[in-house]
Amino acid sequence: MNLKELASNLGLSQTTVSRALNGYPEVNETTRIRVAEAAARLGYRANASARRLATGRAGAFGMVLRTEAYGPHTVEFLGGLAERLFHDEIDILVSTVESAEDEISAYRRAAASKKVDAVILSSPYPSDPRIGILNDLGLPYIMHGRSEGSPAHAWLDIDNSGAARRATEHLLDLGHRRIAMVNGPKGMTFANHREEGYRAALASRGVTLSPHLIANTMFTDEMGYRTAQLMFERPNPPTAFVAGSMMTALGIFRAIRSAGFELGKDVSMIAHDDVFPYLNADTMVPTMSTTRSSIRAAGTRVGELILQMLSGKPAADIHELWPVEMVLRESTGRAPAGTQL
Amino acid sequence: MNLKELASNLGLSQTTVSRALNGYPEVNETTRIRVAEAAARLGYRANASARRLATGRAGAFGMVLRTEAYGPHTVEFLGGLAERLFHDEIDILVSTVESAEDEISAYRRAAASKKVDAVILSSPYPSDPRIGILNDLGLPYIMHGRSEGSPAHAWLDIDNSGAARRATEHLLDLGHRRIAMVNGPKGMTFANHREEGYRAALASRGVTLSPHLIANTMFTDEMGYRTAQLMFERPNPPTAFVAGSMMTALGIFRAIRSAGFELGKDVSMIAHDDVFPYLNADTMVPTMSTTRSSIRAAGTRVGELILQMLSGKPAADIHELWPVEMVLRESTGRAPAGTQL
DNA sequence: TCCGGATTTGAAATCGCTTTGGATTGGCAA
DNA sequence: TTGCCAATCCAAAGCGATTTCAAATCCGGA
Repeated sequence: MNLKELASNLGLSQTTVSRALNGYPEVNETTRIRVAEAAARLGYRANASARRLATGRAGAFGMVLRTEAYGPHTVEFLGGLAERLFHDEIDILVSTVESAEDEISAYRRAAASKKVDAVILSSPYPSDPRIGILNDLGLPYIMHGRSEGSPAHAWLDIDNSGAARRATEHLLDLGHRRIAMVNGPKGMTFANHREEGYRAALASRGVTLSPHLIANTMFTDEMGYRTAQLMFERPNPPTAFVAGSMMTALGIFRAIRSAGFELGKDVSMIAHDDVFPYLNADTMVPTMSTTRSSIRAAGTRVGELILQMLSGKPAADIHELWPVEMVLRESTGRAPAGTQL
Repeated sequence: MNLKELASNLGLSQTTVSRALNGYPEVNETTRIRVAEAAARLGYRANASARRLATGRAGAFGMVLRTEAYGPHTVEFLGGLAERLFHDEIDILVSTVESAEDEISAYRRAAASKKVDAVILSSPYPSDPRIGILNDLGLPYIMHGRSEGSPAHAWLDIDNSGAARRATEHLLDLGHRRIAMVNGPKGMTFANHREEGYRAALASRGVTLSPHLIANTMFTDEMGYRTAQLMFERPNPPTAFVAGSMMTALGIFRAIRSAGFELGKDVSMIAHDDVFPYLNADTMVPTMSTTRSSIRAAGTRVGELILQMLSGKPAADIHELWPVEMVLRESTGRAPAGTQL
């Protein structure tokens, strides 16, 4: 069933049917209803390719996943994004690449073949080459996270610096002085921000920073374990951890136990929680204190923002910084006596 | 830069340029090279919508994610799939829906608007309504998992029954008699298969099955915890667990510790591992015995199989059942004395 | 009754590609 | 020289929508 058939079926021209279906004003209300009814009855839907060709809009957004950088948070984000875009009948097109170069050539391809109207970037670096290239290509984009060293761009980010700062300050308030920061990969914007927040908190209390208490790792259970284990083996081990992710936290938790400590008593921890339905900080034992921000909600909002951008809002005006809430639970307790320097 | 411009730039017809670029034989090798070179130099890429309209092929596969059913394994699968499809320049189109009805209407839309050439189904039920509908729609599909009660369909599945059976038998060999099975949601094909395998193993050893040692839950850390905790509170608690997923296993592990037991000594566990890069059974403490099968590899293979199907291989011939390897580590040990009935 | 503007409808061009159905050329055997 | 077959290339017809430009119809006011 295509437009032509539908039109002849109704005894109308393709023009009128198309207009009726797309809500143009210059069509009689009764014919509009007649058309809509026939379309529904016959199961007509416009051919997506034809429409795209005619309108010049792809009706799809792209997202390129770098194999080494995606994880459980990716699908949460995607889920939120898709949820928002579903009603507008906009598709999400995902591809995966191995390297940064492949990612860029994926954008080039997408732009040249007009497969997508916009792309969503994630895992930004302070000076991110993708921005310049996408600007050159004229392919609209929005960044989940932000890239401070780069020219103006649309972004949505959470307040990583503030989150790390609050978490660290809280641990300081509890008397901890040797607080480890198990951060994400070195060089990524969000990791920098978290380190800034961490440093700022220590500095504000006059606590000197021990470089060996800062680690940069992938957000995996395993790396969390190894990192914490190494720290426990050194002199002056930490009495508290600020963990970059729940995965990391699980690993650190294991290391804490392996070292014979009890979480929430001997050693404290606050982890950042992206809010996964299958990993609940509230039901762990002990329950986990977190800084939390729903990555799914971020996906939904990013969808909204891109739509705004495509309907004219300047990218330079699209900056959204989400506050991060801190939820204190059992994994944080007073520093054990004698460890406070 | 479109085909017309490129052609006039080269002093050739669109026909010839198109053929040269698409590898048709009736074009002189020297002109083919000339065309390819010019296309590369000018950055020409065929407009995807136009090509799709002309060829009738969408160049994309669809995957609908049900919000309640996706999780960390989803993105792994997607990653593997995308990797295979990248080279063939086939896009993956993901959408999320809330309910089974929405999922079906998503297929209807996709079929009517010809957005995708095929779809990938996941989380099948023994008698899955999607199959009949997709057959009616004439939209090719392949199932990750399978649907035994349904008509012939293309699928790739892992040997869940065999995996559960081997895991259970191994625990029996170690002397365990009260073995709990913490399975996936009731009614799903894979969960049925696992229960079959579990029952078969018990039956083959003449061990009577205790219904309260079988649980059906979502694959979350939390549910694993709660389920195991409940089991420990009842009389005759299990001395071993067969866990449906690594997430579940983490929760069960916590419950084991909370109950004052030691994993691998007082209580054993074998978990099913979909192989996540960020959750490594080999580096847990204690290391986790698993039945494992890479879900990423399954994604890659499913991509391959769909391509075969679209190039003519009958769906009814596409059945692939992957064996599951069992990896024994420290979480499984002999049943403690006195528990063996 | 007739006119002018608003309201509805339609014919045809357009989007950028693929592909059908010829044309044109060159080489070689008759 | 002629004829025929390959090897190349091209003009034009789709693909199925949207959209421009124009025509038809309806209506109230003069």
